[in-house]
Amino acid sequence: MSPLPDQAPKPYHHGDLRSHLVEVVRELVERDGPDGFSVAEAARRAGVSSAAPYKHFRDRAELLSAVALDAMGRLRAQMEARSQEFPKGSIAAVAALGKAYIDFAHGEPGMFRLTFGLTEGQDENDALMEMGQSTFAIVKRSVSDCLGRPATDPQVERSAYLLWTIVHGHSFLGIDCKNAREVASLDDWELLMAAGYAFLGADVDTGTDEDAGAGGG
Amino acid sequence: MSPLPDQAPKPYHHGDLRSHLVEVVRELVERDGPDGFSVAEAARRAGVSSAAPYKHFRDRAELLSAVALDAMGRLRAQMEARSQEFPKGSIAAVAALGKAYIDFAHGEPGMFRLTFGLTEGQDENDALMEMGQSTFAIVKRSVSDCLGRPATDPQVERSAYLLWTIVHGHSFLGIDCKNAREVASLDDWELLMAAGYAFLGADVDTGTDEDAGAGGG
DNA sequence: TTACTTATGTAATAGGCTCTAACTTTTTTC
DNA sequence: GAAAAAAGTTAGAGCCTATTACATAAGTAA
Repeated sequence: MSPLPDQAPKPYHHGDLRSHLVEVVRELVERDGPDGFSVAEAARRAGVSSAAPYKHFRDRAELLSAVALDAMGRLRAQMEARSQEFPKGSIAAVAALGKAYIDFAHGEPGMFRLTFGLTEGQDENDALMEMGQSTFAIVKRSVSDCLGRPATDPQVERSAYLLWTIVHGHSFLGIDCKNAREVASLDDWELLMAAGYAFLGADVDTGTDEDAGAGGG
Repeated sequence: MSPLPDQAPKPYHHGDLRSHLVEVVRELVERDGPDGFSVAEAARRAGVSSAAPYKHFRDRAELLSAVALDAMGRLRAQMEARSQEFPKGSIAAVAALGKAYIDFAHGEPGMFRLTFGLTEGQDENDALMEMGQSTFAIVKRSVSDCLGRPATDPQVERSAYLLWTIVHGHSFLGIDCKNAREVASLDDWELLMAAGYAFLGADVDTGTDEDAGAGGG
């Protein structure tokens, strides 16, 4: 598959190496885990020298951060999209946020782990932290709609956080301890609605029939 | 600080290098995260050549697994010890398991992440999986006592799993997103008891006064 | 005691990775 | 159109993993 002589032999500049690297690293991390990936292999896959990435990222960690930020952005987008399929203020709308979260974790476990499990120094990664905050803000807003109280209400924050812990924990356990999930033989949606009723009250419009199966996918 | 000639100059054999390495690596992982640690540095700290560890562990991953297994064993021991401080069958006894879990995560975040976040290939690590199962079994037994149903009862498994997700999620969020926890301004024990009441029912003996402060530490 | 075997170290080294330095080729800017 | 900036390249220092061949110690048996 060598390029024909007539075709542009391959431009000196890549065009958009930065984005391409983020995408390639995403695949590598998904395949090998955050530790398994190497800048060198990413460069090879992108068709550039092993030094090229360092023109766009200070070091390996910064490249990983960019990938994590990208992933978190997609997670947030998916959450918002899913939630809008249900009536505003319904428990189902809150549960849908959780379902999107869980599906993301199962669909892209490497990214999920990377996003939340970035072990070191990410406390100081402002962009990542802000993105995390704004994602949690979506949950709070949804819970706020559901309870009919302002998003700053302590009970809203408390309920939102409790729900988040369940969803976050369930997502991680689903990745790490696949068997534990089977033991509980719990459907995602069933778990989410149970949690919703427990912490948001049963007197709220659910926005879905008892067995509509919205969480089947 | 060179050794005096009279003192045994340093035996050729270490004595118990395997255990020593596990301990040293624990410190390194706690300091630098699972990715930051290197076999070479561990060997240096243990005072042996960089090839010596490979006489006890096939590779880096196996050494990390041993450290993770050790950590999980300690976690389990702490859970059992704490739970026994409360009446058998009480919600507090269940909550104490969770408190031990959370405290472990906060006290040894590196170990906690390592134990549960071992990214790759650990699905096939039988010892680690078994240890995980037996830890969850403790939770199930405690929930079983609390609900007065056999540990194999679906509702017991379901409640135990739900509680585990909360505790697991809260533990991880406490490590990764320290701010989120503050936002919710939730005391660990308060969260645990709230979860206990929500999923184990309020009609059960709590085993602790409303504000006994058992979770203050 | 001496010889054989096994366990546990060491030294040396191949090969891979991270990141830097110095240089080259495009692109942008004035 | 020349200077400056951006984005590549090659070469290489230094660290790490893991292997190989060899050395030392301890246990066992004659």
